[in-house]
Amino acid sequence: MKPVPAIDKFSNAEIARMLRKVAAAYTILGESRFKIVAYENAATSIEHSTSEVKDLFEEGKLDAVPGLGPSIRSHLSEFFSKGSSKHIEQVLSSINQAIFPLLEVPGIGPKKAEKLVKELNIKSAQLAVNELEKAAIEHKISSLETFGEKSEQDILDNIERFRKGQIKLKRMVLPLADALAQDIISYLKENCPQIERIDKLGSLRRQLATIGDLDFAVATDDFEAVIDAFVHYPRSSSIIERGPSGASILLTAGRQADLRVSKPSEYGAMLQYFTGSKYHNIKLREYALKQGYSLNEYGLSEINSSSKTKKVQTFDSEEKLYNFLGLDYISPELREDFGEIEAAKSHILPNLVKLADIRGDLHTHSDYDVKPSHDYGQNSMEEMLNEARALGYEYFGFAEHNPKATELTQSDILGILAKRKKHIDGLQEKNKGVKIINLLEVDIKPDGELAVPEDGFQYLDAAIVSVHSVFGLSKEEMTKRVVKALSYPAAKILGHPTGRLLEQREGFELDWPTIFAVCKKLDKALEINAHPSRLDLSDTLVREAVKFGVKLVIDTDSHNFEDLVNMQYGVSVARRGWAEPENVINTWKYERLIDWLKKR
DNA sequence: GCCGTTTTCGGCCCGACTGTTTTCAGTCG
Repeated sequence: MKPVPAIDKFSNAEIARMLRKVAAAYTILGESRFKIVAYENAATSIEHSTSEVKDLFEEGKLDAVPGLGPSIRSHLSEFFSKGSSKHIEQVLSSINQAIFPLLEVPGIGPKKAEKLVKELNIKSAQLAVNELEKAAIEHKISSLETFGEKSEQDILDNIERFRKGQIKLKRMVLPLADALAQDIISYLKENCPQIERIDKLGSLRRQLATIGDLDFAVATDDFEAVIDAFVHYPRSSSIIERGPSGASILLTAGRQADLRVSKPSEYGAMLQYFTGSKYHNIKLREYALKQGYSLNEYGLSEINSSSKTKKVQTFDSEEKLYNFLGLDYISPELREDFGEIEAAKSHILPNLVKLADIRGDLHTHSDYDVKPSHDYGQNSMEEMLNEARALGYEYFGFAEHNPKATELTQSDILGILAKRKKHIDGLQEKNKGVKIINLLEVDIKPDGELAVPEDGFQYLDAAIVSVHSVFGLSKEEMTKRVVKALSYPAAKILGHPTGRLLEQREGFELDWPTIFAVCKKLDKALEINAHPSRLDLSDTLVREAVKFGVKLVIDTDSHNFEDLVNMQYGVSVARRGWAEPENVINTWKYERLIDWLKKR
């Protein structure tokens, strides 16, 4: 059995947790609400940070984290250097410790938690939730002031939800969510001619790597008809709630789907409001306020005019809303409050890469017999090429796994690669339409050596190098390993750079500034692997890479021709990372790309 | 406690929902 990893109290997640506890304690202690918000903002900012804040502290760069001012910075510095902060300890210990676990229960915030702990005399932090449950069952809560029978039952229901939350339904990978959403959209369009427009909302629209619930917006003049059709969606098991302007249903797939309905004339504001992210919206509303407008889901209202003459400015599209505020239109993928509003104001938003810009896929696996170290693809090179042609690609790369080094001699390997090159050359003769690129996905051994002898690279245009084993190395060792692999002249691309599998396995850690610097200096590209379970590099690291000027390549890592369409999800990750076509080498024309790949 | 092309002082997002209340506090997204 695997040992349970110790929680690193210096990790960003734990620091953020601690700051949120401080915010909760301050709420109970009656501190100013702005101070409370400041701690919450600091927590959020740290959760968003692409670097470990502990590392930034050690590099003396803590002031680079937004939301951390002199006060919180000094507490964290003390925490990092001494292992605890006197001030934070003091604040957290000044309230009953049994309050904290209750905050995990939905519907219970700091005020209610404090009251319950006090009135019910809950002492043990470990057993706090159990004691609360017991009190509810014994009807000791409904008699408390400001609580009633309904809230007592709600607490029981929410404790159950909380317990389920501990074995929380995993988030869906993006393509699965997309497929479920597409089915609902098709159904609604088919059954409801009153629909003028329909869009996905929330994280699905922003194309996050994983999705929780499915959200939709509809523009129509007949709310009732649309909502009625929605709640009768055949692949749903129950209606969670139904109101005049929306509804929620539970899908048979176990997921919740929410619908919001709006008049076509107000659709822009509604779409904007529910697309989020929360942080983008907060920033946008602050920005609108400075221009004299309050922004809500219906539009912009002037704040200085008297209530009688108050004019609400409505928008049928998001473009018009953003433009009215003096901003360029901001693509949903960028709406994370990572500087997009400032950029929109200065008209310097990136020209984001699009699926149509992609001229080919470089990392694909066929069933060609290379006696590979890992799995074969399921289709022949010919079948893969046919699909590449159908997708309109200009070029197409094969990158089977390298021949298995442990069972073959070096000359076996060279023989296999020579034969494969001949096969590919022959195939190119027969397939004039699509330019074939001869690559190989080569294992990076634990010591950073490559699993193919150097002589083997004469039979390739270039190599994609990837880590497939020994994931447990420390950050320093793993960084050294990858840097060594990239120092081979033929190693032009680092495949799925962190090795993560969404909802299954965390990626290994690398020292990113070092990796970026090496890629820049040696002119290597980092892969955005579009496989639904990978989406690796992640969006935040793509953004760092783009800032560093590191080249990217978007590949599907397909093992059959059907998976080639996953390219769109890799493009979404690139867009979320602010990548432009120039940053992505497989938007380049063939001649430029092949020159770059062959350059040693 | 943080932050700044309206500010280094005086601001700080918005509304829905819920339950317990006679006008609102707490929680959520």
